[in-house]
Amino acid sequence: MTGSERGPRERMVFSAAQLIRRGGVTATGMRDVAAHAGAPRGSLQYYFPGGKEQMVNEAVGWAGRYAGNRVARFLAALPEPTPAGLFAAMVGQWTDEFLASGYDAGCPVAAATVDCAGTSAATRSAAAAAFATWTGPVAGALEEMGVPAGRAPALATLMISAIEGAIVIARAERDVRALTTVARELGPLLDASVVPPG
Amino acid sequence: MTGSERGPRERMVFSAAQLIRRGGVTATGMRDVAAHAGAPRGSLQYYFPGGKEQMVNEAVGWAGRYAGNRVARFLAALPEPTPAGLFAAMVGQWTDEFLASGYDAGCPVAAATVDCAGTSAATRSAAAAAFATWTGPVAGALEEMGVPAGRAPALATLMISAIEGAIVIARAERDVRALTTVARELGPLLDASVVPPG
DNA sequence: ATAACGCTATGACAGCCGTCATAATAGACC
DNA sequence: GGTCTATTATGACGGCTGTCATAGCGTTAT
Repeated sequence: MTGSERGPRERMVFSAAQLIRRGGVTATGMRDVAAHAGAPRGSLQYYFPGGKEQMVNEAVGWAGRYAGNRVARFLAALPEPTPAGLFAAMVGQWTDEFLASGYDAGCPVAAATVDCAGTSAATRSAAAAAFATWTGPVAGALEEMGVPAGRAPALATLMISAIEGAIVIARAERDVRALTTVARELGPLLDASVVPPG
Repeated sequence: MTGSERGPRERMVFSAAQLIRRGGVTATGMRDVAAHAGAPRGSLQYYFPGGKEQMVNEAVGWAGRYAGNRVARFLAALPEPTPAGLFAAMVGQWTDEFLASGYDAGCPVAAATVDCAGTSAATRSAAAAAFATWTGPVAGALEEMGVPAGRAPALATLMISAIEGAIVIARAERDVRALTTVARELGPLLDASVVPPG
């Protein structure tokens, strides 16, 4: 997740996501992004002729792709794949980060939605797309574990909703309690939705 | 929820919550709040000597109290109180508002957390308190319905986490799908946690 | 009448914001 | 060398921000 050793453009997109995660979209200045990425200020209007909105949208897209890709890795790391195990891994990524690095950073997609849903149609759409590229792999994984195809997308949405909400509560409380709670309470429900093959 | 017919101070707190709901904390200017409340600009530094932070914190507190009070009303309106019924009512409040008034406004507590958790300890604390004054009545209601006392707070946290997350997704998608989904998928789990008396 | 008090009015301050215009640099290719 | 392209540098613009200082009004109380 270090995002170093890439081109200055990619570094800026990554830095934008990182700063949006912390203070929200409005509090994130373009000059701050360039500085955080170690990129020259003059590159801003060169790489992002669409202005701040373009930069924010790309950061949101990056975050969505990042979350989607993580699903496959979580799956591969599980000794035996179960829905509850996948959910615990997704939650664990957040509890680990909170406990290790503090509660200053949340989900950039949620931050962009909260700050821009009412003002920028493009950013709102980018956020919806990001949620879709996150929910898709989760639903696919559930299906592979034996969850009926008609149920998997709904459960994936439930999982991500619970995580997003628990992230917010955890940041407010400075405690991972909400995250561990949703993992514990939701796990049995998820595993119970698996239909044995045959 | 109209907040009219109150003193100018209360109107400003209410207006602050209303504007924060839409654009986030950083995008909400104090002059905007006064204008939205129909209050004179000169009253800002008189009623809120603690500056913007004080105003935001009071708006967050107001929102928490509002959400907490709604729980008792939902309960009273239910023909026969069940956990799934309460949850459906809580979700229904949001789906109704989204369908009637559009997707421009979310939860002010979540917005304040996303925007200020890393920068203002007081606001972060106010958000945590708001979540507590919301979760408390929900847990109490569950308990009265027969949910074991040891389980009720956890389920209340799960309910609110799922709602908060679904609100964000719904706003991004401009669709109540996420909200109706969590209500449908979580309802049976909640009702199943009721232990018959005896 | 005079004083006190609750509230409002107004203007200014420094600072940051996104955006634009324009010039300068550096390297590659012919 | 000349030319073209890719990238960067720099400065300025208008506008908005939260905050402060200070004066003003209108009512009430003494």
